[in-house]
Amino acid sequence: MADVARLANVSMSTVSRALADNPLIPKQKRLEIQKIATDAGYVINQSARALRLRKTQTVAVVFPLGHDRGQLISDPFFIEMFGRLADEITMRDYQVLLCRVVDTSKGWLDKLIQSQRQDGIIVVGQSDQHDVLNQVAGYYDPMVVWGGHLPGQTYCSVGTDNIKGAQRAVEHLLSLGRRRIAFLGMPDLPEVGLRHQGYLRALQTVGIQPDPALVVPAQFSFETAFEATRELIGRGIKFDAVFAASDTIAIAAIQALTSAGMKIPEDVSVVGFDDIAMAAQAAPPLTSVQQDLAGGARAIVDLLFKRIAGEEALSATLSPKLVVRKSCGSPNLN
Amino acid sequence: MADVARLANVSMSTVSRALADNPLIPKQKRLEIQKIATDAGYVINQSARALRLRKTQTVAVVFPLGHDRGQLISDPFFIEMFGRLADEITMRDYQVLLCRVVDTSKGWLDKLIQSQRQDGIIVVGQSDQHDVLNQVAGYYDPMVVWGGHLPGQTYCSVGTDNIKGAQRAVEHLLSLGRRRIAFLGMPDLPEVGLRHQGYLRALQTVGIQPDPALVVPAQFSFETAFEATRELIGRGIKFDAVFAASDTIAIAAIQALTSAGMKIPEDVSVVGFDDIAMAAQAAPPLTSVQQDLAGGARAIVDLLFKRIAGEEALSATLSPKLVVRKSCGSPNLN
DNA sequence: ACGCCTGCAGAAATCGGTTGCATAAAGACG
DNA sequence: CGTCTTTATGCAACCGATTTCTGCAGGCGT
Repeated sequence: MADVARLANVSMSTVSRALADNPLIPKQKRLEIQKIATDAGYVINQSARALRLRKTQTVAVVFPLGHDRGQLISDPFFIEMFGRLADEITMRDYQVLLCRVVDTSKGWLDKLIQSQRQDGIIVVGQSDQHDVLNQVAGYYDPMVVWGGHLPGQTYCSVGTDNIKGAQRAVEHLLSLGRRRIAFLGMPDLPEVGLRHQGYLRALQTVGIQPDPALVVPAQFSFETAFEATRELIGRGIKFDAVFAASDTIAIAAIQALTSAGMKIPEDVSVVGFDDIAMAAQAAPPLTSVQQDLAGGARAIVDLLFKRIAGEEALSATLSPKLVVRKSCGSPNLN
Repeated sequence: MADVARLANVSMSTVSRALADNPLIPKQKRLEIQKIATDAGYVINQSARALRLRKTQTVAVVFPLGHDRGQLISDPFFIEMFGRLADEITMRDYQVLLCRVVDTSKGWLDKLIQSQRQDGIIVVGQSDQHDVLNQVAGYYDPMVVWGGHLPGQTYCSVGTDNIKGAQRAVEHLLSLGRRRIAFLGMPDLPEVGLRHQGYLRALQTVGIQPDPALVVPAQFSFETAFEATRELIGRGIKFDAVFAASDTIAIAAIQALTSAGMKIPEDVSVVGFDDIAMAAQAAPPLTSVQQDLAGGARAIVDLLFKRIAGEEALSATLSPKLVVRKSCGSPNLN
């Protein structure tokens, strides 16, 4: 910047103000200095700027991987969410910092906050960190979480109404005449837990007693879900439908069922959750609970920027939509 | 840091040295100060550190979107690549900064470099920016590009041998008796151009005269590829196979062909490129040229860190592998 | 006993911007 | 022509770490 100042025959203060479009500098001179800076190939050093302003123009997107280690963003749903968040953030001239948190030992979130690398934090998925989030929300405002809305939650979150979505999915299966509906997913995780509640609620409305043997604790990754389904089949328990906590699990289940000789949707109907791009491509195409990702990402970023600006911003809930495809049908009665 | 210094009854210099595990401070005192800092919840301010050290501990991953605007990382291939890069980078205790470059006007890369937000740059896909990359490589070392190796290239790149991969794919189609093979993709883009060359080479080896009418300039997005295929069908030109420049294009083509009443693989055999996760799920499962993403990402990051350290690091080329699935077969001769 | 060396710790400069405050120049007005 | 604004610009402090340089002890050799 000193070079630019010399070239323009002014002080650094003036250059700084000119580049910031500060009206203290007459418009004529402002443009002049800006041109000189551009021609000299000068760009403001972001570290210095960040240090002085205590603003980094950066949003950190965090994926807590407390459960389900091994791979980074393993689920296509999270990846798509990340893409859309990045879109919304860059559109507002902020940078996106990706944080993969594998070590969720005590204080991981505090460390991130204290590093002051970002002006705000987006946490994608609660994983098993609900308590940590709740605690941090007490003193750190610019944070928004994608995930389910839990009782007693103090942090700001955006998410689909998981209970309602799951309920609709299971009601659809019930309306097709399915009665023995398996649930694939880990009810320990907040979002999955809510989906499980919706599942139970749907069964309740038609007076079916839920069978705990039909709840299979499947992880989010393809391989583990595949194995879990095989294990369910191996147990010899009868079931005529599967409601999976995610599309990845549903697709793994379809493969496991098909390879065991079952026909979909005749023998077993399958419904997933998320409606990822792959759902429409699966064989057969997967019925799924669609989450409004574009709207969700926009809402998250909107709320976060409000919070960065110091305004109030309350949690938001999105409405799910059931997309019916060929993976469900009435039982084959022949 | 001043607070920690006060708590420990030493100067800031000492605290700084202690936290950096500098042997100038006796080990006993070092541990003591580290404990005090941890207990106080103190974390080094990264902006200040970056400013002083002129090192940000950050790698920028750039997706030039000169072509194919609209969406962020639209292709699942790029997304998966990003995930793996992020994995490799965070494993080395660096941060990942995502840069989506929409405005590829003059100097975009220079601006990024000058902002000094990162210690190194990974460019994913050459897009139409080959010349810019070549020029920048002249004065900026810590940059590695994912993409094809082009003649006269001065920048460091890692990529699959596109020509060989395409050649193998097309030879496979030829061995099944296919003769009128359409090419779907924009040969203007460097990587696609190389795949097109492999296509031509394969045809040449069996003495087939390539028909320019069979080359359809399809973009990478699903929708445009779908339309391009419909247009090809509409033109009424006969073809018995499709080689697509990416799996996204191939899957779009399969849908367009199926909806036009053609049977796959009997009427038309289809081969894609990339072998994304969705390829195995498509109906029918897609034959595709697999790129070694995990190895590629590791190679890119290895080379980049060598270059950041000031060492020499030359381009690398990976071997493609053809994964045969049900989307290709011999023509139905009944 | 004196000087020299070693080990440890602090003062101060530095990284590259931003901005409050001071000041000078220019214009307005009686 | 003198005073009072208004406008334009620069000085210098500051953001929070790192590191060079300097200095103080205390141990050791002669």
